[in-house]
Amino acid sequence: MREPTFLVLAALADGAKHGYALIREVGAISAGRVTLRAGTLYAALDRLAGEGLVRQSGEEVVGGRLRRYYDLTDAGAEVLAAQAARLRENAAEADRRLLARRRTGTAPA
Amino acid sequence: MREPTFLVLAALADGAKHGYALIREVGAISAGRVTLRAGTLYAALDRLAGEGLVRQSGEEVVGGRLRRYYDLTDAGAEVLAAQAARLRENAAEADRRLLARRRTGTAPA
DNA sequence: TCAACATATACCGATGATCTGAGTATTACT
DNA sequence: AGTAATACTCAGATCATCGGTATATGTTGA
Repeated sequence: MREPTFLVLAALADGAKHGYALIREVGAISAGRVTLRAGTLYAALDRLAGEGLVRQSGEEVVGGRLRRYYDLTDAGAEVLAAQAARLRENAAEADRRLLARRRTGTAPA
Repeated sequence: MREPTFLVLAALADGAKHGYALIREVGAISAGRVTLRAGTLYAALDRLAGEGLVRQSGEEVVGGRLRRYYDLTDAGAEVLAAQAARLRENAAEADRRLLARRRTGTAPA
């Protein structure tokens, strides 16, 4: 799973959101590092819905504009948790090795 | 940056390695989750060398077989550290949101 | 006052980067 | 003869990115 997709799941983890809100939320939670494009978002939502990780959870009209909400399924929450654990492990492993590098001048082994 | 590329940098962080060793190392550091393919590896090495993150650091013949070594540049180490930090933050954010979800039944806001 | 622009919202298609799968080749050990 | 160790290539698939289209309302300056 790539970063934009991961961030979409993460953005949905604390409650249902509509597309436009997701775009803003992903920007916010990544501290501006990721600007989610509409094409990326809707393709990801389709894919994730197909995998049963996300589902549409209703529509609403606000100020004449339609809002279509999406939320995480339980399977989606599990996948997100597993993926987060994996990122944490990868990061930890990289840090461990970078430390070894610094300790030994530049390159052990 | 995707996971295989990240793991290649991580595998190089503690010292120069040759291609075949990298494939085994990436399998090991990801606890078997990632099986690096030769195509992925050599494409990644080319790309990373082009970006100045990795460089060839010599060749050696061992038991009649050539070993071509690669290692991380200082720029590569910096990029790896930055990327690791990013993964850590993304994972932390996801965990925070998953917690919020559990606290509130299934979906706040 | 009204045209112009910004903001909110949904969505599509072409392109491109990167990974995967499936190979070729060589030497040494069993 | 088969397997492990080693280097490498190429075609195809996946997914993200870029750059659109479309519509409605709110805001602003000539």
